[in-house]
Amino acid sequence: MKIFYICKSQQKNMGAKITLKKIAKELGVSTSTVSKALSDSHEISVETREKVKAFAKMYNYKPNSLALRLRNQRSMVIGVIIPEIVHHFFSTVISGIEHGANERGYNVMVCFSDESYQKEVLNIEMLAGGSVDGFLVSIAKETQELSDFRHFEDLKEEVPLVLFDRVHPKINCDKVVVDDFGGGYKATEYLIKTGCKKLAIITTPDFVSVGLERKKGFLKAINDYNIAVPSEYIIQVNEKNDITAQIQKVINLPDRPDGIFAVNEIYAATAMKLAQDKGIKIPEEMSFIGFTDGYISQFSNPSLSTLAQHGHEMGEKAIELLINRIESKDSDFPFQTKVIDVDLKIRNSTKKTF
Amino acid sequence: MKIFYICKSQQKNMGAKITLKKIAKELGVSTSTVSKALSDSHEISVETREKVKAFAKMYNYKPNSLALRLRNQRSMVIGVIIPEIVHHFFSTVISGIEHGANERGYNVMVCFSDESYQKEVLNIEMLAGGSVDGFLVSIAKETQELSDFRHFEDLKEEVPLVLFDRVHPKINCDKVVVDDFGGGYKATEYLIKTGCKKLAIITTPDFVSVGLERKKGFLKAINDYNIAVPSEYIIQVNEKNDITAQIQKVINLPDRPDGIFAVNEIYAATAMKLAQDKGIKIPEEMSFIGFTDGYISQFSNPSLSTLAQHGHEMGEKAIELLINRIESKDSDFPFQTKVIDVDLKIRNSTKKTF
DNA sequence: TATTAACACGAAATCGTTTTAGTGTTACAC
DNA sequence: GTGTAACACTAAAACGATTTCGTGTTAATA
Repeated sequence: MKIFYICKSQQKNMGAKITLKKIAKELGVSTSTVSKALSDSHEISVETREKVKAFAKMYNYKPNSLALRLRNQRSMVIGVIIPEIVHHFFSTVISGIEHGANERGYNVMVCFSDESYQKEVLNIEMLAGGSVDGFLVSIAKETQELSDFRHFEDLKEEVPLVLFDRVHPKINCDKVVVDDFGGGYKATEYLIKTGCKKLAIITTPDFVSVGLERKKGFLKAINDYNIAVPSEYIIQVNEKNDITAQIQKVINLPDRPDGIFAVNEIYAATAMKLAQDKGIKIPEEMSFIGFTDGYISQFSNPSLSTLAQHGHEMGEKAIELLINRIESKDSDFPFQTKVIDVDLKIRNSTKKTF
Repeated sequence: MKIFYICKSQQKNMGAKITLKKIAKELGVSTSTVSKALSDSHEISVETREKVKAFAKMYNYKPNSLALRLRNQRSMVIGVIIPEIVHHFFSTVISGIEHGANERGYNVMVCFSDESYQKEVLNIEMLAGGSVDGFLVSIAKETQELSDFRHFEDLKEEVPLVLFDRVHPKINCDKVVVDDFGGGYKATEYLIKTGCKKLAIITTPDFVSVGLERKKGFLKAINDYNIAVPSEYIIQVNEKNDITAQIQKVINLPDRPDGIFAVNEIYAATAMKLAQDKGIKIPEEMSFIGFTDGYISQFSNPSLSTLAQHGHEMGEKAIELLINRIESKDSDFPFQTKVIDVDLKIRNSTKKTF
């Protein structure tokens, strides 16, 4: 018997993958017997069970997951669509998603919309045909600009959807967002309390949900502390054009600000470099606070004060909501929106004393 | 007829997904007819074809991709395993892979080994059971340290494998690597030519393939130009301990180097900050060159000279090799190793004049 | 000796497709 | 009137698993 196995096993590289059917044939039993034996069913005699298991192990049998999924009507795969991957924050979110998914036995399939509406729709269509049990999406900028969310509506009828970071009130589903408003407020308040009088903001156009919220937080603080902000202190960067040129304007202003809140790392670091190039002393003459605690903030010089976003936590929260939704029998419990706190991380681009 | 459709279509949210079988039942034809009608087979009358297609569209029918894959014995999915995602270089590679894959109709499934041997094996097992048509892997550090590659050997019998960036000569398969040796040489040569006399290197332990190659390049240049490098100028960072403390040693040396080549951005930026803290003038008193042209290099101050790695290109090359391997009938054409060039990008952490 | 329970296994349905090999009807030519 | 070609469609197998429902054999019990 042993020899027989070894003999056969030498052929394993030749043919295609080993299946239940092939094992059954070789052993002269039915596929049902093999299946049951492998799952240690008491329906099958111990003798047969051992024989089958030994054989399966020898051939390195692994059940075909496609067949399994088809039968179980479950793919155990989560589709994730993010705007871009070369981005510290999204990387951390993905890492959280992957971690949480694996913990509950799911796999993750990542696609990128490249901020394009077209690619977002395409990706969803590609993954929707039974490939995934649920979607985790952060909306592309173009989609936000177009404000066309039909693809999400269609999707929701088939499979659960959780939106994270870039969300929209029109879409009714579970959501996980960063406390963008609170972050904007905290940053601005800190600048004010450390003595900045002339506050500027470098943000995105209003259709970018997170940019808008951060700006609102800024504006609220400005208002609460009775500070006037001239319109030229509010820069809304259009990424289709030269970013540096747009940011430079506020730095070059004759009556320039002494505190700048930027809604992301890149804007903050770019602005700070521009200021340094003009010989402006940081933080004494100009303070900076960014958003996202990535490598740019850590390694810029001076290191950037910023709002840490806890992307990993956001990913874990999002996948938790999604899997709960997938696995719940009565799927009509109300949708919820989780807000992830942000931490103000003070480094050297801001003053320390109040 | 029209009314009938509308009537039914209102129920579509209720039941599960629409399938060929259901369409067939509703229309009173066989599933084969529906299948053929949808693929515009001339076996089916124009009348029936139109009817089926209209119905399918109304119900927003999408073929179940699991069933398709099972039948076609192809998943059209590529499994990618990288050591970590929160990493600029790997992000760019992923983006290249995704781009190339989509172009040829494949999807990408990304998993992370977190530099752990265990997780690498687990991920491969998870994806190997028919889920993916091929693997793209960058080896985890722990796996390199353990030098245990049986999981890859087993894998290769079932499905093609392409290794990228972190490779190993023991594994016989297609590979794509960066010209790490050449990069190390170029960097060192540049430092020498701009007047540095005392050259140090901050690198990884030798089991990290890319670190070793970069060090070899450094050593070759040192040798070619007849420069002596004392052993305390060669720092091999053990990431299990405090990185900063290890790097600090070479900066604090009484007879300190005037040119430092670091094998990644983080080491370079960390070293540079440490030097700045000591009041050392950069690049006049100490020059720095890193590896990987990420955000850290761009936004550090002074901005870091570095070797740009072209991760996107590497990803595209890797996926191309893999898909060619998957789609070729005679799969025994010889394995190849592609080397991606690196570009020395001079910024402000090095001297300009020769 | 007849009945029944336990045991060990197999047949067939199922998941959603595609594809090959029929099948029945009509129409036309001889 | 018969043979056959075209037409329009269906049945069934296949992909690889699981699971429900049988079924045949043996052994124990009445």
